[in-house]
Amino acid sequence: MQKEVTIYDIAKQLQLSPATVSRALNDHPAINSNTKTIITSKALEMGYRSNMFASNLRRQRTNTIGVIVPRLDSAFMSTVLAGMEKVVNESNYNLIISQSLESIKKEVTNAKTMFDSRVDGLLVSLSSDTENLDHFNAFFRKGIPLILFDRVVQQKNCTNIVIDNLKAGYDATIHLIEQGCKRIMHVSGSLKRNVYADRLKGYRLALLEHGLPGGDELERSTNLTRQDGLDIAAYIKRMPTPPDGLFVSSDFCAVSCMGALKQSGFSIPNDIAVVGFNNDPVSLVIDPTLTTIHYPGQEMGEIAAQSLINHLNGLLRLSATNTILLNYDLIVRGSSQRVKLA
Amino acid sequence: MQKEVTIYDIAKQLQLSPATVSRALNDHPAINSNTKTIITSKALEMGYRSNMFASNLRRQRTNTIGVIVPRLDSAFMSTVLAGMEKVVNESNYNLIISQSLESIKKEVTNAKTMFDSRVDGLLVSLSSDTENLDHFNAFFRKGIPLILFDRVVQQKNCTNIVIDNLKAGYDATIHLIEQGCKRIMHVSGSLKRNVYADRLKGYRLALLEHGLPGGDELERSTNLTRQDGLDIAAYIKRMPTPPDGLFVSSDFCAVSCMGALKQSGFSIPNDIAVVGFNNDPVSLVIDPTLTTIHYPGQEMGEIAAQSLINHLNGLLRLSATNTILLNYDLIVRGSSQRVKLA
DNA sequence: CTGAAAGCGCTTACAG
DNA sequence: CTGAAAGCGCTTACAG
Repeated sequence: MQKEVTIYDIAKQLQLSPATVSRALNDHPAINSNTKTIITSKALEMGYRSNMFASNLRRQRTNTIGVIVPRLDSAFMSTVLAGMEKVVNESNYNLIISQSLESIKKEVTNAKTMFDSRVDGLLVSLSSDTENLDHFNAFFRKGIPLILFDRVVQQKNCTNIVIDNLKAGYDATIHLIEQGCKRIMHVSGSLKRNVYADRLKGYRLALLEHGLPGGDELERSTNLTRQDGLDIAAYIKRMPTPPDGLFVSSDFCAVSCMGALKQSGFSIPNDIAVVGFNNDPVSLVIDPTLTTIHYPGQEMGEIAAQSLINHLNGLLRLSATNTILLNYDLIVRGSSQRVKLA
Repeated sequence: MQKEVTIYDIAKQLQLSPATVSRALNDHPAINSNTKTIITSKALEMGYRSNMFASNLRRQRTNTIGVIVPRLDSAFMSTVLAGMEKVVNESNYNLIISQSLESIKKEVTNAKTMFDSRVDGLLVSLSSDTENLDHFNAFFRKGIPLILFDRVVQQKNCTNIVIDNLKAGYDATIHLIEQGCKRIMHVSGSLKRNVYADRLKGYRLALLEHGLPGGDELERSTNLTRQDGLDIAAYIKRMPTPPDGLFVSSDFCAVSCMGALKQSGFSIPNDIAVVGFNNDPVSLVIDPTLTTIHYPGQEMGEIAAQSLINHLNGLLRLSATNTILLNYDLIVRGSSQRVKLA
């Protein structure tokens, strides 16, 4: 365990003061550029690495950003985190990542851990259980910025980064209507979460505009698990008049439901046309491939992290009512395509 | 932005020295237990939280553990990380997580970032590209412990936590043989990685023991992507004598391959029986459901983190040749079950 | 453009 | 069982 090189060691070797070395290493404008060159090359030669802890202690900030997500095991979240890592590394920040596993209890614990780690800022996507942001009050009180992404809640002090889920739900439903569906069912997740509540609203709006039937019988709120997909298929089978269109707020659940529907003798897309959400790789594995809504995870991660860092560096004032909307695409595949192209 | 409470503030209020407060808060044995009670309750009352940076600076350790994984977007990795988080939180450590996205280049960058963050120890599962552990030399030189899990490489200084992949590959193949398969194909991943190389060896051993045909035509090394699954299906279709059994080292790839095989008219399991690996949720979504090898991610994560922390706390000497083997299970499902139960 | 000095908030060897 | 004092490695207001 060799001894660490400090700025004092560099200073001694170069007959300079530690203050000058510190400034040079931080690219302070007042330092002679020649001196800078000498110092940085000496630092490199001696294998110097800055002691973050001393620096953080002195500066009273940590250069660390906390991330809390519901789960890590989706392709979407993985690309979001890749985007965040990219930005954060370039900006000399660090990332602490934790998952709430869709439980408010774990989210509260995670928030506490993040607080005790004194993160400079927080990037959060809410668990399906979460009712409010009370567990982040300690952050608000200290003025630590919080950015919500994807699963958000409107609140002053919080920037939100989302897609227009209402419009996306509307578009998905309109697509089914265009394929000739007259009786469209929607399977959503926890309606506490904007992503599911808004998609449901979009679905309702589209039905309303086209005078199509809706209501309780055609709206199911679930946890979007595999089992929920099977249950929905069983439910559909029992219906006196089954739907001819199905919009599910998650690809994984949609795929499991499709499997069960096929086994029950439904033909897809002709008996029931199906649209999912998220463009998960699983959407390409099923036969027919699943129509879905795609939105850019990498970009969402980059924008969230960059906004937070800009705010921390004073380059951007996160205003109270700031919402950043990203684009999405409807990707039409076999599960919904009845109208053949010319 | 209210001022932070320090041990000096507590000391002043209680007419004690900061040294005593520090010791009490760290549960030092020399401190009167009555004094401890007074101090801890005062600390709580005043909203004290320890300043990690001052403490780390003084102690010369960070209480931070780094994790580098190939990808975050698998159910398996998500549970591994949940296990690590659990142990780490209980032990008052912090976790820094990063993904290499299967690229040695990114893995090198991640290692450097971890080194500069002065992690006390490292938990790593290697990217498919990685040739050796040279990029961890800085850690070895400083005596920073490194534990490899799942995707490992034999090297002194490194504890490995794995399942017996050779035996698992053997078991998977034997299962196919027991179902009557006479011509079994194996699709593996990068043979630089133990997990894939060992499963291949197990497959070969099983064939050898039963005098079944093997060789180049029946062994494919791929990246185990969806596209690879489709390519394998196309390859099988073109074979003069297609296999009647298929063992794929990844559920996701197996499922995509099954889909394409079914479309080409193969009946599963009767024409081709299929076994995957990892017990990914996707294995339950396909029809028929996929036979697979399950192994415990949560436990692997917990053991990896606990071993590292025990080592750091001097409770366990990680010996040079330490390998910890976990159990696994063969889960038989429809994709391979030809022999009906009585 | 460079330096001397104080201080960030802890921990711990030494002393009593 | 408790305290005084030094020091971990930086940064920065102040001075020149």
